[in-house]
Amino acid sequence: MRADARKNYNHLLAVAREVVSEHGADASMRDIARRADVGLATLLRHFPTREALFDALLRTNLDALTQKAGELETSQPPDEALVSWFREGVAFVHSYSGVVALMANAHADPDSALYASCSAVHAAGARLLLRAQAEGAARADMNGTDLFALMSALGWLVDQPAFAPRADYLFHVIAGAILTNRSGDLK
Amino acid sequence: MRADARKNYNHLLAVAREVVSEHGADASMRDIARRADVGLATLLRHFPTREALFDALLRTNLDALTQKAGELETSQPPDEALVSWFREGVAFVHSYSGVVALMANAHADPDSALYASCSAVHAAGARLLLRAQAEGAARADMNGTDLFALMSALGWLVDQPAFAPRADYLFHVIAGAILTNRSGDLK
DNA sequence: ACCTGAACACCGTTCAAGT
DNA sequence: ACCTGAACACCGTTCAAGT
Repeated sequence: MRADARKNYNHLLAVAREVVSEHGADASMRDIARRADVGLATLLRHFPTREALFDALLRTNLDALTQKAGELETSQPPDEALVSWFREGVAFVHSYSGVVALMANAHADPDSALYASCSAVHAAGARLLLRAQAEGAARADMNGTDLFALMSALGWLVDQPAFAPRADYLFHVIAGAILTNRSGDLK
Repeated sequence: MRADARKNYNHLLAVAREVVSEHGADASMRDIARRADVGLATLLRHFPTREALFDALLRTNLDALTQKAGELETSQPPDEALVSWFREGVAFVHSYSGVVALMANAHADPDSALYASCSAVHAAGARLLLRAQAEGAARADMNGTDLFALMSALGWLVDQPAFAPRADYLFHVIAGAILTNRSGDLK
């Protein structure tokens, strides 16, 4: 990549992060370009779709989430590891409002620029779930997609102003539904 | 209302129902007007906002859902009544794709045209929940908003192509989390 | 009373023209 | 190689003008 292009790329990403944190995942692409003092076409040149932009924007966070699963797997008992990771997943989704719809979409579309990152997160969660199931700590009939779905649903819930105040409680309820012992309030 | 206006109103509503069933809740207002052979301004005259249109569009269904709660209350035991109604709520939301976001929004905004209908549904559910709780059939720490939130979350889940195939199972899990006995598979 | 075309300020896509 | 203005086909809002 040419030096000027590289500079544009980084600058656009920084500005995008800023605009998205203000306006959520459906921020205007034009607005991002405008704030970056760059033509809209230039933004689209670097990130041909909204999903491509978010792939670049979220890759660090998603990778961290994936890696976190591995760490928890070796440092904590199965049930606690699963619930802790689940909580982090919800918190992440919550940190970029509206991003959960993008991820849920990507999960079903292998052509999406976000597909790879989402799949990695999905797989990391599935591993933790499997580990918990092996010890009888989590429902045996649940699969990795279900876990991802419930995490997404909670992420969606906390994005709704009407439900956000009950986010912690609803997390507790759903975490309890995943675990076999139903307590859900470890940690 | 003048006769021609009344005719327009009914026609617009019929066309809107059609377009929304094809394109979901974020269908283009212009498209609806176009298909109804009417100026966009005329559509906006009858329904000044998208929510006003959906209020008219959904009122029948929402009222039915509210009424259904009363019927179940007298015809079925508390736990079955609650789960059956919850299932109907999810099914309704599922029947108009994207409408769940509109309802969740309305739930937090008393000025929304959809607020009244949503509140009625909310209250009807809360009654069923309370009745189940009185018999110890449902979690005691849950409130009406939580029930509405979980119903919405499930409605959102089934709207996502990635998760729709697991809708029945996820319903089962969440219904089980609401009930105290955790079976969730009555009926 | 009710309807409507038109102007407006947006959006993302596409591409020919510039450096 | 990379950038960009401009044309395009959309969107919902608003309002003056028409019947």
